[in-house]
Amino acid sequence: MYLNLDINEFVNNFEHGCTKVQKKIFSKNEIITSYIAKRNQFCILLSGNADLVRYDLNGNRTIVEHFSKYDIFGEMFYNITTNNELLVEARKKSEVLFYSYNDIKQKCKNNCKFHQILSESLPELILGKVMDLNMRIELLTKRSIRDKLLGYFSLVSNRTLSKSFTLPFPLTDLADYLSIDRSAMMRELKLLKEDGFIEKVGNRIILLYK
Amino acid sequence: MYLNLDINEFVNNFEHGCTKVQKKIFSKNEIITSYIAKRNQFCILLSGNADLVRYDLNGNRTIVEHFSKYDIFGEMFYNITTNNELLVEARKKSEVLFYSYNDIKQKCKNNCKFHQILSESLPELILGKVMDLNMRIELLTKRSIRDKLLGYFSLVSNRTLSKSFTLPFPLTDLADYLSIDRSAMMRELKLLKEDGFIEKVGNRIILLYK
DNA sequence: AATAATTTGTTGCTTTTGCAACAGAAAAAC
DNA sequence: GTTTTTCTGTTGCAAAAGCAACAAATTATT
Repeated sequence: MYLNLDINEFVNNFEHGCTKVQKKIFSKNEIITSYIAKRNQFCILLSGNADLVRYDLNGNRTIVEHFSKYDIFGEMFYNITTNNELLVEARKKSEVLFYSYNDIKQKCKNNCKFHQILSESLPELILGKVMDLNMRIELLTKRSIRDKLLGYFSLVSNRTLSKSFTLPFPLTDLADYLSIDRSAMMRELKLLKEDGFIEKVGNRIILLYK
Repeated sequence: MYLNLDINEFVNNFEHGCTKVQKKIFSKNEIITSYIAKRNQFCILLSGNADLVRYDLNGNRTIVEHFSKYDIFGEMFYNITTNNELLVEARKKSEVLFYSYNDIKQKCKNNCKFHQILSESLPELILGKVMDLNMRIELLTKRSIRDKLLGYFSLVSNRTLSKSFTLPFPLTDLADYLSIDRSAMMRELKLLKEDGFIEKVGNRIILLYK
């Protein structure tokens, strides 16, 4: 959650706002957007969940990012190389605001409140994104499945301020997020249980180490 | 290279600039900085090369980022969890400017040109960082050593606008950058040659595919 | 409430990757 | 210009991860 502006006021007043901002609602599994060069779309997820996914030639799916309330995403964060398609898919019913980065950068001519507020908080928003991406890189550079899992768990544990939590997405998706094979991950989860690192009931994890 | 301001003027006038900016010179293998929470350091590499590295408990070294001229780095981009130490090490003689992010964000009281210019271009600087990090994530999520190598090569190829290039760092470092074992990487490089994907003479690579 | 679809959990087998150790080449230091 | 250090290149073996296939459990759909 990056937005430290008053998001409620922001959204409540949306109806009277700038016509250059669009709000759309997506149902589960709908494609919210596909990244296309030069369009420079910038989006805010107002509710629901969504994933930025990439499919490679071997049929592997990678969840590049997982978004929840008030996360930001869009082409403006990518140097798009046509090599591989990037899609944002809704995991459940989701509301999304669509901007053009150009309107934020060079002050939208309508001079509306929305673009103004956003323009002011943009550096902080992007900085939050950088921090998230750096955490993601830390996870991905771990050398073993075990270390990736433990790294991810401690991340969720820090975020929820608890040693016991439900995973924010299915295990199938977790494997695609950590960029590992699902069955190998399941095997490692079993070993983590046997070795006394975690308890696990379905998608609920309890960390047993300090 | 993120800075699209006039870096020469910027640096030439440095001597008469704000006392809150420090310029330091490091020789090969010196530690430029170690990331420490709350200090919020922000750095610009003016010349030379440097790596952001992390050492894990198994003795693995990971090159988290590789910096060259005008790249930016510093604690301000990290949510520092004391888990693992992050060091920036000079690969060759390097000049570095040190700022405090707070001086940039809340306008340095000296009201100096340096902080002003930087403050204005900060969103774009950070956005460039985000793009770099996203490319890095794309590399790290590749499932095999072969795909990581090919992905990295095409990245360098795009940057140098040529199918033939010298790697910007030793192969030992490339392995630590891709987060893979060096000998396994060497084996895969041999296979890539045998399979006709690349030619390789020492650290010079020629891509043979379109 | 019944059926369909998705997700979890498991396993045998194969392939890939990592580890360790060392020789030769190249680069840096003296 | 010689010595020392770092880097490249190679290999056999061990360990880890991927693949394929399927049953059981759970969750959606109608």
